[in-house]
Amino acid sequence: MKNTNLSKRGGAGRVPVGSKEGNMGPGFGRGEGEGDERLAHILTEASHLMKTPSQPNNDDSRSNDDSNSPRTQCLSPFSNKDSSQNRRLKKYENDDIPQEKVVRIYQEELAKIMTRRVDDMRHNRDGFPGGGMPPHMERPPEDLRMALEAYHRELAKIQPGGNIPNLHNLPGMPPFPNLLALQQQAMQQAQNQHINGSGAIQDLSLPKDKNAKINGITDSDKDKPMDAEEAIRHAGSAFSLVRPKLEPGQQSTGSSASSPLGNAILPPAITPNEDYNNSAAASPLQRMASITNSLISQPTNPTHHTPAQRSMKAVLPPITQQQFDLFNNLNTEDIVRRVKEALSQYSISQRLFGESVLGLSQGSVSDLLARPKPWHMLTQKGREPFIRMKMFLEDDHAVHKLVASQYKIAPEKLMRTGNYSGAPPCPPNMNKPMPPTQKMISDATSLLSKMQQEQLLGGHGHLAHLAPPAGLLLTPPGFPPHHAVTLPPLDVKERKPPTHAPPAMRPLHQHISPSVYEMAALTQDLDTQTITTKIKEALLANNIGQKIFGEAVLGLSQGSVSELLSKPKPWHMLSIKGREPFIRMQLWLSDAHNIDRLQALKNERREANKRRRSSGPGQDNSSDTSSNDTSEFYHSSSPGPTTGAPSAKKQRVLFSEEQKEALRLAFALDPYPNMPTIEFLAAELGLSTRTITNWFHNHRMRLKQQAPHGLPAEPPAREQAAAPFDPVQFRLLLNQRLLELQKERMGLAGVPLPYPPYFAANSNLAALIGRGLLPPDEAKDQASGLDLSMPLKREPDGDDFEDDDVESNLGSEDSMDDGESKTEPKAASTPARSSRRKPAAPQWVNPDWQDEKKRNPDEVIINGVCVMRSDDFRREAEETVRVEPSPAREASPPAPARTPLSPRAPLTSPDVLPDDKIKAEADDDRWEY
DNA sequence: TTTCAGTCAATACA
DNA sequence: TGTATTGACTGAAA
Repeated sequence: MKNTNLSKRGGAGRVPVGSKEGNMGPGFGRGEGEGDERLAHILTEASHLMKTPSQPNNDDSRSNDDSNSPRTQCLSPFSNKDSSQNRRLKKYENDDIPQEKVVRIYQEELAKIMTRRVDDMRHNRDGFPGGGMPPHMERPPEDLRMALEAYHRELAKIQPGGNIPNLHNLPGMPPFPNLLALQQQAMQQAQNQHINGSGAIQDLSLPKDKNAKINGITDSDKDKPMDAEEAIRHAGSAFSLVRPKLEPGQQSTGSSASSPLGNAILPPAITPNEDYNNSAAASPLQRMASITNSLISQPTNPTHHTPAQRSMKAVLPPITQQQFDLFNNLNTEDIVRRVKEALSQYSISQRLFGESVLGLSQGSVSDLLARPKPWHMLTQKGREPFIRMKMFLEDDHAVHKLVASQYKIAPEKLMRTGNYSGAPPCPPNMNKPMPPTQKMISDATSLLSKMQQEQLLGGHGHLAHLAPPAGLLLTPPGFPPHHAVTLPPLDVKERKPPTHAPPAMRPLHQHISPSVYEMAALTQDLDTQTITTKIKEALLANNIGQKIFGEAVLGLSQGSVSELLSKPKPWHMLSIKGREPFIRMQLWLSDAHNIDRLQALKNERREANKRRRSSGPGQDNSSDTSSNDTSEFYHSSSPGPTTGAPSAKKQRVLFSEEQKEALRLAFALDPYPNMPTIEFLAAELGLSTRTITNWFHNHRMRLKQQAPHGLPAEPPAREQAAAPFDPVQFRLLLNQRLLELQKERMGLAGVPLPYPPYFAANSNLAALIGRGLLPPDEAKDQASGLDLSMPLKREPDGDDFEDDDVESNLGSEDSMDDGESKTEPKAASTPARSSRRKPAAPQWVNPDWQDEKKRNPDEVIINGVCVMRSDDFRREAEETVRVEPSPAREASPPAPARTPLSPRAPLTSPDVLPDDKIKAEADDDRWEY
């Protein structure tokens, strides 16, 4: 117990493979380990033998894989075993099962846990010498302990006399002389590993040691076992007290009344409508099964740090003096570079890395990685993270563990070379610090085929039928063979909680196979354009809507599907998450029955709708969990003060044309407005600052998005020196623009302005605009190629006519999707600008520009934006430039002080513009870039 | 704290 | 009814 040798373990980080004792808790030394393995073997064999015909292992059509050796009960974390097992065990909810049979089942399940535990421990010892358990292979110690206790108590309740039975004394059980000892050990191990609280955050860099334990246990940690025991004492069934993983916002000891989960454990892989509802009311046996499943299967509550978990940030053991001595001079820059490479290569988040490896927050990691101090400038404390990084880099498996952790990939999947049997993996020795990418990529191929085996059976819930048949491996035309894959079920695992719903209530489509993450992470390139084209063709040809496709195949809403299909980003620009839908699309394309399945689903829905309709109005279909309508799911689960009544539809602000113009103009003046500017605009336009912020953000993002395929578009760069947003100028220009619009609408495009822009600027702008006078098409025509030559705030300084990015940014997100967008980053502006903006580096050139037909000679490229300049406007601009701002201020004080109620009406006029829904709304901002 | 990436879902439109 | 647009929102990153 006491000999958790600091020195040995301290070195473990540097000696990746080796000292077995180093990671084993007391009693898990080598000698005993062998015995334990033997014991485990006996246990599993016994468990296998105990499967009497009455046990329904084999009577579930979907549980064929159960018939493998008990060892295979060490399930792939991504298999759907949870579900099938639950289904299997649910059959025991009948009370007429003989008690001894029940006892046997308990024993069997207990044995499974123990077996798993032994496997895990061995795995840990062999494959994760760095000290941590593989992130997903480890069960939170309390869970394990509580489960063991729960088993015992359930058994005790069943057994007359209430004693915890000695398993080997039970009828039908082979003698297991070491079982209890093993349990004891496991519990001990659990206690020893208590350091990490929930276990969600692993110390991947350093072995745990005694100090760690001492340092790591928080008060709440210490309380947990007591809480559990206390709870067990007061509860009818211990199983009801095994707490589920905490969800955000849940208190560990708080009442779970607010949680739909209640006290029942919910194996995370269980889909809500299938098993979730049963959990709370489940019999002890069912709950036991749940516990077992959740314990022996991959922990699916991945290392996604809930707030609760975050609060229990890993407390890493301090760096030992030996380690300091060992690393007495590190090249921090090099370390940082390598770490950044690794994180980037495997898309490991800084947060995960920081919390798991460094014991630091994401922000600190970012800081460290961005600005590493040289070694000699660091204090001892400051050197610690670098030492940890160094050890991380030297641990052959650390990256795998983190990747696995982040993307819920079983480490063995990333490390294995195939032939995955569900047995604890023996990771191959991998060379040098970073596992070679090639290796990862090649594994991706085997993953794909593996996925078929592991997941094809697994469709849960109503989407199950979407899983393609096992073994299907089709290569869609145009795709390399290694892309030939099949569609995994959508709901195998829980995905990151989306925004609105607690995880337990998540719509099915929010459950995602981690293998999709794997594939997204490991696939080097994918032609998103081709994929979307094929998808569009397929959908069109078969009259399948984006909605049903999105919900059933991608787990996305119709709108998202539309965007994806119409504006697919190139693969290299996508994050792992963003790649996921494309992986799914490709998988879907590879499914020979893809269309059939969707058609079937479509018909199903149609029937359901028909039934619903015929069952009469007033029906509360939100309770219809069989509904395939995702939105119902969301609405029924959205938190907040929803009072049972269908929550009021979220109202969206609809910008008037004037508001849009104003925003675009403001964007042109400053795509990254500061708070005062935002407030000014908010006041000016009668919108909330939040709305303004959102608009700017959306606008930037959509500008970026609309770049031609394959070319990295850049949102308007933050120039280094743009002048601060000038409200007066803004009004001036806006007025000019609005007048122009009005002229156009009245068909007076050529007519000179009746009064100088400045004068107009002081008028009620909203009133100046003729509303609804312009037919949509005309609006569009006129909107394109608009010359918004703006007065220059500063004199053009040399060739820096594009001093202001006013024009350059006047385009909108709508302006490029006609395929003729012309964007080009302007070369870095003159250096002496405000420090607020980054220089805009040239990014790419629209090839269309070679085409003279498309290039108006009057178009000027300014800061990546192409605008037309007419001589008229040049004159106007010049004139405008001469307008002194001061009168404007007097006549119309800068807006921050003004509210929408001020005499000058804000440009909010949707009510005055009833027909602002004219097409122009959507199209008029297709200006030339 | 701000920005980005991804997404939802209300709304418009064909 | 299906698709496109776009305001709003969230979590992660900087």
